[in-house]
Amino acid sequence: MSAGRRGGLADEIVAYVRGRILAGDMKPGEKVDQDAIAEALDVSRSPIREALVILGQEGLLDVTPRRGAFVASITREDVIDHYELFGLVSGRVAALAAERLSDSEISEMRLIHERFEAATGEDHSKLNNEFHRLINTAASRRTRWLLRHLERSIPAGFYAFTPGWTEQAHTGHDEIIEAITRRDADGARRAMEEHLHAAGVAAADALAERGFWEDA
Amino acid sequence: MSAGRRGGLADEIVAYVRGRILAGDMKPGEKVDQDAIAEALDVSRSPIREALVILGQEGLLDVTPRRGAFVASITREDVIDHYELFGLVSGRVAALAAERLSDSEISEMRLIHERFEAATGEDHSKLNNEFHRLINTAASRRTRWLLRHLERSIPAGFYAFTPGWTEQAHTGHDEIIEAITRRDADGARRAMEEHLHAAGVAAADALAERGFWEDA
DNA sequence: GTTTTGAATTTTGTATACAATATGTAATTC
DNA sequence: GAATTACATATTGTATACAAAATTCAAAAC
Repeated sequence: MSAGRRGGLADEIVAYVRGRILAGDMKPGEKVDQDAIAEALDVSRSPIREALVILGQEGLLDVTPRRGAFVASITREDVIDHYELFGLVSGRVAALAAERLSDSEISEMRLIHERFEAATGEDHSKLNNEFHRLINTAASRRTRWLLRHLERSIPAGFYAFTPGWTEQAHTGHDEIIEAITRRDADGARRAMEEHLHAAGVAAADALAERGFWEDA
Repeated sequence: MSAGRRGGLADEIVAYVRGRILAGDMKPGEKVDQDAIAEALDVSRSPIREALVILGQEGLLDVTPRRGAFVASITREDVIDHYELFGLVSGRVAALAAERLSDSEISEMRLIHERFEAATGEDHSKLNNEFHRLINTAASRRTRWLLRHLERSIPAGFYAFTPGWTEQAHTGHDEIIEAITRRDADGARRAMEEHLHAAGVAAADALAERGFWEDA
């Protein structure tokens, strides 16, 4: 982590540890050694402890006073449930979007959607974010806050947009757009819930592929 | 904070700062001075910084690197929305409870409910917790995790059970129990959503009464 | 052979120290 | 008099130091 950087070191450590966990590099139940991270990143334990607190709040670590931090034992069911909850909130937003989004905003959605279809590799994740962010315009401040948190806990952009999932995502987005264009609030809700359920399955599969649930 | 205590100091500081904010003692936008807290509680800045990170994650503080932590500008609308979201998740759990809770668990709910009616003062908050905790038995692990977080962000037990609100809460609980007894999933969902909407209004009023939104 | 006990070691939690940035203030310029 | 710059002060972020608890491991007891 060298020198030169001041401020927000904890965020980088969060990203590092989260990455290692989601890559299946650190197994559920495994202890997170503060000194090991300190040595690996060449930082002191002060920002590390702040990072562990954040990851604890996110649910990726179990932090027990005096015992330390351990990689949380997240099951496949947890991941599926998490996306289900994500879908519950996003679905409500989609319903609002069907009622409140202006026609020009819907056109913009369509444009992003078409670019998503044509895109390749890395861009899918970015365009996916843009798509959902536009819908979330219809949500209240607090709702966007909650969505941000749910997104971080089990990062959505973390699983690759594999060929199979990209296609499925495109279909899901299509149904959402159609419902919103129809001004069909309930249809938009259902479409979003189904889309995120599928995303949950995809995320769980991606984690399984990385050996996330394999024993050490 | 004296001596003798080791471990988990940050949690106490979280409670202290949260209390001061929700008591209207620290106004939205106001800067949180680390040294001031350190002096007030006679602790070093290490656990304080961890506490501020937690409160930042909860949304009660805006934490900007190198600038410090500021009391978040939470509006009345934010509080209402927050409870609406709480209701969205709790409503889904109530629907599950109507389908999955055993008859003996429902009887237990009734018992708690009756004790709530007879109770006085402090006990209301405790029995209210027991009531909701029992319903949440029907929820998945991840759902309970999310509810815990939503509960902490704007602590439910923090506003007093004033005479007026106690009565309203009792009516709400009554409707929830009736629907669950009827095994009416959708009715339970609606009853829970309405109950938590009312709770949101009560919470916002309680905060207003404490001068939470008054300018410094 | 298994269990228990008791130091030696490791690791955590908190305090303190120091460096870098941000903030406030007064002098200077227009 | 208002705006701007330069300097002094305050506050944050990170590193280091030290004390308390937990873990480890080996010797002793059963």
